Amino acid sequence: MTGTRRKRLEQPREVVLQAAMDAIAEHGLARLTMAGLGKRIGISGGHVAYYFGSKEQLLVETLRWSEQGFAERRRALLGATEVPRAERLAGYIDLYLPDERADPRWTLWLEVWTRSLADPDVSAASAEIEGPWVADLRAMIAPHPDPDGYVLRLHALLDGLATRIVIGAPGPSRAEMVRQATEFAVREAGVAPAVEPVAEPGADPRTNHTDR
Amino acid sequence: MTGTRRKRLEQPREVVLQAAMDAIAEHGLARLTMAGLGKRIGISGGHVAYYFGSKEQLLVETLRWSEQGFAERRRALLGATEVPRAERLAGYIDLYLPDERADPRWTLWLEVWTRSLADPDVSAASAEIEGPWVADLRAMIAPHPDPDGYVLRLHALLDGLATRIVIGAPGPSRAEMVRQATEFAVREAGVAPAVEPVAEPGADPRTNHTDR
DNA sequence: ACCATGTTAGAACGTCGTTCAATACCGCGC
DNA sequence: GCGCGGTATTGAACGACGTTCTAACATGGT
Repeated sequence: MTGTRRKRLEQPREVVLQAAMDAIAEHGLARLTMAGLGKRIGISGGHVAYYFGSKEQLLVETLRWSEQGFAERRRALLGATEVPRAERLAGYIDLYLPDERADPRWTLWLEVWTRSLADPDVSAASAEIEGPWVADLRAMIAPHPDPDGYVLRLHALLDGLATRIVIGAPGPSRAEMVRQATEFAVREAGVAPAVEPVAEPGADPRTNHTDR
Repeated sequence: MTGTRRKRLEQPREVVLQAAMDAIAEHGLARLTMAGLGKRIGISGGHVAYYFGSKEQLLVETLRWSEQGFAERRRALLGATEVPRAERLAGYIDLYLPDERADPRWTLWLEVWTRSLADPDVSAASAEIEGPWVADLRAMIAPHPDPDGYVLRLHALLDGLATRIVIGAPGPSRAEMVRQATEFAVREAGVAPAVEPVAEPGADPRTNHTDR
């Protein structure tokens, strides 16, 4: 096994991933090359390829790593049960959407979507990375008569808004989008005065695969 | 001017565009090369580049051309004033969304979005190609208290659903998505059975910027 | 018939991801 | 301490691709 005899690994994986995020933020994904990324951290381009298998896997791993930080903040929102649900949903949405045009995290999402078309592995990874968002949103709105439909609609809406923000399409400001999305999310979350019967809150059984 | 003395143009532009669509449908955009596309129609790869300026412009033009056919069908929906609005909205949504995973038209949309990040020209073209959809949707729901917000929300929702369909993400079927989106569209369009008073149809003043 | 202009093929070029052979480095057993 | 097996790492080679360039070719007006 590789457990005991762990290679020296002078460059922790995170150094490369952080460098990739920085490079994307500075010059865009289109100008990210293996050689250029290597030069940023003092290793050869060929070694980056050896280290991650392929550029595609590097990008997927960078996105996955980037999402980890968001998972923590999202979980904090989940735990803040004293905050009204509307505010927690607003926080979720604010966390979900890209900060601005060319946001590196969402740049990666677009790239991953595109590559999903040609590579089933990327497609699977994409779904897996999105998983925790789905799980946490479900927990946040539970109990809900149709959690699947709710998540689908809200996430679809958010993906569409995110796309517009990240490519810089003409339209309203990000703040306005957050407002509109939050209104939608709150309305659909518990608009129904039709209360569902005996449903103890916070005890939804769908633990979902929050692996890795 | 180039009006009178029109080069011979043996290969009409449409032949190339159709070939590009076919190639994308068959093998995906990732495997579309200038040389390969040329071979499909019996011209050299170098000439395709000369003819369209760059691969990027070729892709944008292919998307624009592909959208033309949809514009006609959309306009037909607009004119069908005898059909109830709910059905017309359902038709619009059915037209908007990709047919299936790897739908070539939506494959192009994803690619154009991605390239929008690096190239302002593509970004502008993307907005321009979307324009007619916006204009027709506005006309379809007029009069509406907040047409901008309505279009933003519905199109964002549809873009998110479209992304899921085209990349083949796990989730409900396309038909179910159409159902959900239509429900949303109808509800937000004129939830009020409050019929609009004296509003002669098709005379809404917001002509929208259909510049090109 | 001739010439200017646009068209076309095909080769040359530069970039990039990937692969490969060679070398440097480390941990371990002797 | 000292090789030894295996990993890490480099840098070059390779192949694919978009783009560019050059040279030939066709066409339409005069």
